Amino acid sequence: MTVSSLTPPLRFNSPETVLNALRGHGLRISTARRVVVQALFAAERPLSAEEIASGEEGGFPVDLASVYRNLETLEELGIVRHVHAGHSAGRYALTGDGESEYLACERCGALAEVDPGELDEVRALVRERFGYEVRFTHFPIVGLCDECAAGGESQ
Amino acid sequence: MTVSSLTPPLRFNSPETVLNALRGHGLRISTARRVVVQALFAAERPLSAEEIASGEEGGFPVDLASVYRNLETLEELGIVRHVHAGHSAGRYALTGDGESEYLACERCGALAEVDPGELDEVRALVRERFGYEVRFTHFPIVGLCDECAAGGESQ
DNA sequence: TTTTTTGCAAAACCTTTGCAGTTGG
DNA sequence: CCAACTGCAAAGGTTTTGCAAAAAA
Repeated sequence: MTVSSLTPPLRFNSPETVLNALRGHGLRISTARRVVVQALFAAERPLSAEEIASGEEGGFPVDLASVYRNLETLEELGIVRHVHAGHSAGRYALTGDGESEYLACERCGALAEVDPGELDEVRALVRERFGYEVRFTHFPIVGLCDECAAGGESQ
Repeated sequence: MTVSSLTPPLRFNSPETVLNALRGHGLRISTARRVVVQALFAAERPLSAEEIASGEEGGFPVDLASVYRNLETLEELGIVRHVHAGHSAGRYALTGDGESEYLACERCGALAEVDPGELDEVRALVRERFGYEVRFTHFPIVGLCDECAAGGESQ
């Protein structure tokens, strides 16, 4: 039994580990880059580019275009991914250990992270019946959360 | 047994039936309106507003804003609805008998209409497990169709 | 110093809105 | 005739792109 078989595939567990990975790819560590990475670590939920750019999540304001460019770079490296929940803007999160799947509420915007495997039956059923291969990582299941389905406030 | 119990709830089976319904609501029958309705009947698939406006589906070119306004009106009357399939523009279709649910291919844009009830198990599973109430009418299940999953052409 | 990255501005998409002129009833 | 509807133009929201100035290495 080797040491490497005991150490899990080194994931990123801090902004520094991500920044080091970026350095390893010959990329430079700018302040905008730092703000994006720190915001993603600070928030425990997927953030919109606008939320990151505003600086409200840890950092300070950064140009929106730079945020999008950095998110794109991070996605190409597999460090970040994004989800489209209903009509709202895309939301970005660290990939972490495997890609989470989501359920989104079309009414209140809630985004529920699903435990791994919890949608396997759905996936299998859709595959068998329609031949479609589905992962609710990029386009989540959209519907009404329990509260909104129970007839939340207005409308 | 009354006559009304034998006649199914009169659905719209031709452009004229829709136009008559519009008249019944005090709305006027303009040429743009006619083009939109005819296009939806002519195409047996959901159309984007752009496709309708271009006139490529039966009619002749109509202003895009008018198309959106007409689609909105028709949706308010329950005659039309629209689906968001992945990154592409919304696609509009006649409601027909009940609202169809869809599966969309994130890669090739295919939109598969699902037979009624075929997603009931999925719906029940999602309800039990997460409390979410889901209908894949407005936001379909998005994934890869069999062809694209099998490793279609590029990418 | 050199290549990357930023900020700002403009543009690309899709959709909505304002408005004056046209048209259906 | 008059309210409804259209076309055009502009704007709104999200994301992308061009470019010259700034900054990382």
